Amino acid sequence: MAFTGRDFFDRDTVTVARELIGARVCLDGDTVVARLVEVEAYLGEDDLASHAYRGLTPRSQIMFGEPGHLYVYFVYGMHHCANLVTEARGKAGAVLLRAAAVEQGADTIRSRRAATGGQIADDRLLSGPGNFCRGLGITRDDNGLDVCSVGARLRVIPADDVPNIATAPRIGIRHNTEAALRFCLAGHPAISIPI
DNA sequence: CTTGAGATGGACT
DNA sequence: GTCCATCTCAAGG
Repeated sequence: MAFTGRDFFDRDTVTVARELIGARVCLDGDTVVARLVEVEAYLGEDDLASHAYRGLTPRSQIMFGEPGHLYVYFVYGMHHCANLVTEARGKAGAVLLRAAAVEQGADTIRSRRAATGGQIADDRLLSGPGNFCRGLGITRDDNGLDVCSVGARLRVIPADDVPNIATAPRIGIRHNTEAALRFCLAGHPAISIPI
């Protein structure tokens, strides 16, 4: 399917999540390019694990807002997590970006992760939602960023192939742990925790 | 290989 | 106060 800008995100959250596998995240021109290999869908109603489950709050309001914006939050006192808002205005939904495979800019990413010593394989530079944000320099300052606006520092380009997608329950949550809302590029080494 | 605990801050009850 | 969509490292099997 052709990329039609915001329309891509203005759809069912699970559909968007699946189609984001294999999509490319481009930063600062194409200085850094990474291919998404692991995402999770977070819904609104009936999804106890979603920040939107308890309704509209100062933090969750962005999940109810316009699709195609970044939702970045801070967890565990030290990590950021990045989501892409889905569904039309008024309906909550977002896709957590959990892991990506670096295609360009590995050195840039490595330098952002310099604080954490030790050699990390290129494969694992953006593995896990916290590492994904750290490696790409995404912080709460990016919360609300419109990835559909021309010239946004972060853009998303849909996959140019049809990847083999593996489905599994989500990770690191305490509620609604059964739902199969985690989607991965099957067998990819960048996946944070193997299925 | 697996398990557990610490770091650390903000949202929410 | 309590909970948390995490990561890393160290200890144990």
